[in-house]
Amino acid sequence: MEMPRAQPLYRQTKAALMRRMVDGRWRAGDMLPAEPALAAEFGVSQGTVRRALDELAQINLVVRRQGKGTFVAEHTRERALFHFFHLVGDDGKRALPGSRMLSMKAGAATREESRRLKLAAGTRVVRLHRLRMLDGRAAIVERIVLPASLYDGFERLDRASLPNELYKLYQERWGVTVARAAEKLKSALAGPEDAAHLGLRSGAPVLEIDRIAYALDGNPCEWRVSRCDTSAHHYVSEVV
Amino acid sequence: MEMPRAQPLYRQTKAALMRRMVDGRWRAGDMLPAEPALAAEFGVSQGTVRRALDELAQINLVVRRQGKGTFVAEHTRERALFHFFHLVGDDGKRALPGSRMLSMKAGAATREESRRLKLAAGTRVVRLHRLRMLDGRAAIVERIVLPASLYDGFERLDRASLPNELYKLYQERWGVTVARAAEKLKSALAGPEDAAHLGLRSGAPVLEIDRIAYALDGNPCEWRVSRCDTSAHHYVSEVV
DNA sequence: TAGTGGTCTAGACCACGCT
DNA sequence: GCGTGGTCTAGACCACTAT
Repeated sequence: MEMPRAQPLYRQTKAALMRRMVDGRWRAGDMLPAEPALAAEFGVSQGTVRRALDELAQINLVVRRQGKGTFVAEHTRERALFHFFHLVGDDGKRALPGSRMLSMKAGAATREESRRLKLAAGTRVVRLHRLRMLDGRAAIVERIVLPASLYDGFERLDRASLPNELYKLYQERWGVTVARAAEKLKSALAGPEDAAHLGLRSGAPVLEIDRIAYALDGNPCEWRVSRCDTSAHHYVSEVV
Repeated sequence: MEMPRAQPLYRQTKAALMRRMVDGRWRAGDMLPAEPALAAEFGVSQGTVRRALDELAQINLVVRRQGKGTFVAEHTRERALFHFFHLVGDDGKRALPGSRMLSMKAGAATREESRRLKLAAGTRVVRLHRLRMLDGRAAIVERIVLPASLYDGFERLDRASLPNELYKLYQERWGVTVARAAEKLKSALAGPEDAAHLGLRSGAPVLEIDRIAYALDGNPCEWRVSRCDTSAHHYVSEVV
């Protein structure tokens, strides 16, 4: 007599595998044990392990390479660019963004910040303000808010040496992997400050992208608001 | 001695199944033969058919219902709303759009229209201009361009009786199923005409969504440019 | 009760990457 | 040559839907 199964075996296996990535037992870039080994360990067939791994590959948490093995996904430049960066030049060429950090400060979360990041009121956060370039011209002003508890010592980093791809930094330095993100887009008018940074006149149209990034464990790990000059670029979205 | 296989069996099967939907042998809403029957017909195992059907389900071309069967996907109100309509109220509630058709005219495609819809220059197109309401207020001005050859007799339809969900109409009346779409978003300023329709002042920010919709056969079947008032709504995008 | 898709297994063989 | 993932098969059993 067994209890009715809440989840099929391959989903339980998938969850078990994911847990090992969340708790840091397997880190980004690591190779997983081969399928027969995992099957033996979990007491399921290789087919069941395959299905679990296939679903993990589908959401980009692992990468499968025939002949080599299955690896925990890393935030590479390519992934940041093709997966999490949706601005494309109007000529269809992907613009490679560059960055210039304008400021970095820590402080207590505002009500809005704690709401968006699901933090207790007043929790410490780090705020970044940076300018991003596309094809050498200022095109995006970004305000980024991070829960300080997740990124210990962030505030003491050298502001000028912060890399362009922050997600890679989060992952390498604090083991925080951005697994997915939810974006909200609006059209807005450039304020005087944005206009100055972007070389626009005040009142020019900008695309505002408000993004919450979620870590492997499902909790928010970054709030980012980007205001973009879309006069020579556009945001792409594929609908299936 | 066999030629090296270009595509695995399950992909060939998937393509064969898709062909039957493209050529109208199976129409939207039809139930497909059961898996063992398809397996016998194609001379493959049931597992291979399953894999082909699973991939078709993943891109929303078929719907699988346990105990009932596998069906060719239909454009329902829900699908239009949750899949192809990305504007959401700032309170998080999905706004149900209403529509008012402003004009419908046919004519020869401009250079730009034929480029976007991959038509020979001067091909006949139908142009629609409509206003969409969210929560009872005008919020979107849409310009839609259709290749007239795909939608025979469209121009003779009664403009006022056109339904809100055009994709369902395309599918039911002409067998044209919108399988996927590519959207480009920009921020723009409302011109005098848009402003009048949307009840905004000229120069207010609007979100411009430029969408090419593709039919099952992979060819463009609609070009739509929507200019949206995003003061109380936003466009949502999920990144995985 | 019959028919459908959903899960799970076991095993054969292929394709790829390395050494 | 060996170990990896990728494909394909055959068959058992479960869960859901209809009649």
